Amino acid sequence: MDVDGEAVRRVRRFSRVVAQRIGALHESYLASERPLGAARVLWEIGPDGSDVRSLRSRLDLDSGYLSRLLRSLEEDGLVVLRRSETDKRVRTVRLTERGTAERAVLDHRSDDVAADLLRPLDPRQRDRLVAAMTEVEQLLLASAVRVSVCDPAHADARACLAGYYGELAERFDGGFDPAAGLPVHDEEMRSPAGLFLVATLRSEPVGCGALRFHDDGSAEVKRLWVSASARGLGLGKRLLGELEGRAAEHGARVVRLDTNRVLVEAIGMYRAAGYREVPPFNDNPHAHHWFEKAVPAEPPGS
Amino acid sequence: MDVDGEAVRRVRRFSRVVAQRIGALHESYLASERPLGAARVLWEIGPDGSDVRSLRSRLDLDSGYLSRLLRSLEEDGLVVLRRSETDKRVRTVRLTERGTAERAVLDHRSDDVAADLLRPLDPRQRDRLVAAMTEVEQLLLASAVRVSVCDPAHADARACLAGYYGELAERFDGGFDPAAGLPVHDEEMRSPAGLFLVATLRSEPVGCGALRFHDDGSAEVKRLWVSASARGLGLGKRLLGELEGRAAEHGARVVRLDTNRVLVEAIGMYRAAGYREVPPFNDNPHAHHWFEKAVPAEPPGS
DNA sequence: TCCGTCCTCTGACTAGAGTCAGAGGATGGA
DNA sequence: TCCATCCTCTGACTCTAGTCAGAGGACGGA
Repeated sequence: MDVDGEAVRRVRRFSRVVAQRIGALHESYLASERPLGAARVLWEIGPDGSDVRSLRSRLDLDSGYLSRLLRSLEEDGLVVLRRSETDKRVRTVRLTERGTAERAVLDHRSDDVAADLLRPLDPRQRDRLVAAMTEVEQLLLASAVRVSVCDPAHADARACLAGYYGELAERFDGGFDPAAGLPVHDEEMRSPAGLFLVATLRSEPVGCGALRFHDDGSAEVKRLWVSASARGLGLGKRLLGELEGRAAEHGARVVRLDTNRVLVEAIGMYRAAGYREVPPFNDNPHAHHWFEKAVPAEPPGS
Repeated sequence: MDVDGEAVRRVRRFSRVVAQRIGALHESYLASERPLGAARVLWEIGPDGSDVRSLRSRLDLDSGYLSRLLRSLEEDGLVVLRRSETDKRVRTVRLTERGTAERAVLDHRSDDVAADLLRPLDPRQRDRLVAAMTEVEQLLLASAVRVSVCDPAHADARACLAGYYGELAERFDGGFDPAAGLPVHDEEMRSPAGLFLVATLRSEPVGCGALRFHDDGSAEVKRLWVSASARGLGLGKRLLGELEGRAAEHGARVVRLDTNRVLVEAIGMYRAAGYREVPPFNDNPHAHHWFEKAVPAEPPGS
């Protein structure tokens, strides 16, 4: 059994208790005279409007159903629907003044329910509750991240690479020129030369990592990156671990990587993960440190 | 504002994230081919059966609705309905073999969902998550406790008093005789002579505390008790605080109480709450310690 | 024994949530 | 320019969840 039974029992207890207390909060708009579906849509539109397509994917609703919900909101004068300027197939929706007001009421009601949750507790208990909630939230987010192989040309991969380059450009002394250093072509990050992993959180790309297989039985980690929005979830470590696992599965005995001295957190993570510093194994002008780690010949079970 | 806005925001963030991840768990029986309502009933019946009346109150369902749900389960051969032996108005419901099997499937599915939540995390993260969940669960339970004035003759009060006596009988050296010591009659624990508070958790009584007002401007705390099922929620402290508040509202300047030496946790709580030990102010044969605390003349806002 | 109360069941509803198929306009690549 | 695809809307449904009023048997205290 890969997951401890006692932990599972605790999770279920937690969910039972929390569902009762939090359910009320999450559906506090049920108290509005509007049906839940419509209230959720009203909420999700947000203060700056939204286009119907993204609304549909965020709420995961049937297009016909959403269409009807929006029309009922429109008939009540809470929203305005308009064709998108850029793509006339798409409709955009925006809150009217009345819609904004009603959304504020929902907001306020949720605040009240949340405050009711805290009120019976003394100040120390409140602090403990908020701290524990933050911890649970972080870890549940971490567990919601999915890591999977992705083609480096895929939109998610592109978004991650753009984030990676952008961050290096910002942090490196004297900027970063992807063309200069040691460019890595897509071909090198897909089978059979290598692979590319993307981490997604609710289908948003939030991190990546690539592997290049070399003929000498080593695999090289490249493009390891975690978006600012997903920091603190242990995602870097997880991606690194997954890459090592894939390297081992592919028969590599050692994993190597190089890094720039300004990336101190990354360097700390490599050391913590068991990497030891080695002499330069390439002449990457952006690199100041080179690391390697032996990986077990047996691939770890998935 | 009595509750910190930042804390409210955190609670709402938490609930949003948790609702998404936990909702799936709580409604993992939705995946069964049975409608949610029926699945919940099937679950709630439990392995030892149940009578319909208590089922109805636990699930808070309309009697007609529940009746129909049960009949549909009966038609599918999952449960057997029978008249109660003791009261022929009441019906009891019991799982058949097939019902037990289907319930086990639901159970297993919930386990799986919970395990899926933990699986992406490394062992340290799992431990942290379980610990934080336990903390959140405890504190949410604590905040779900309601404290209210109750007549000492009410069934909830009686249940608490029975628990109180039972515990003293068990813990005191040489047992406890409620008639011996200093008996407190109902009359003394209701207005105008005093008052009785009951703490309930989901309408189950889980603690109590009484106050007797004396002519010398003091109020005496009696019958302070917390059920074993609600220990660790800070309920004793909360009840004591409520009693002090009521005493102050009633014009008392000082709160007194006596206690037995075996009740070490209670003694610790009194000290932590600002009580100081004083010479005996009565001749309760069960008492070894006497405490008092000045309460502010201004009643604290509710 | 009588009567108010309790527990359950039945019939008759309503409303909300969501599904499905298809129409029709808009877009964009071949 | 044509055609597959995309986005949205409409009509016609289904299924659940839940409510309400009232019937009828059972109980329990006066």
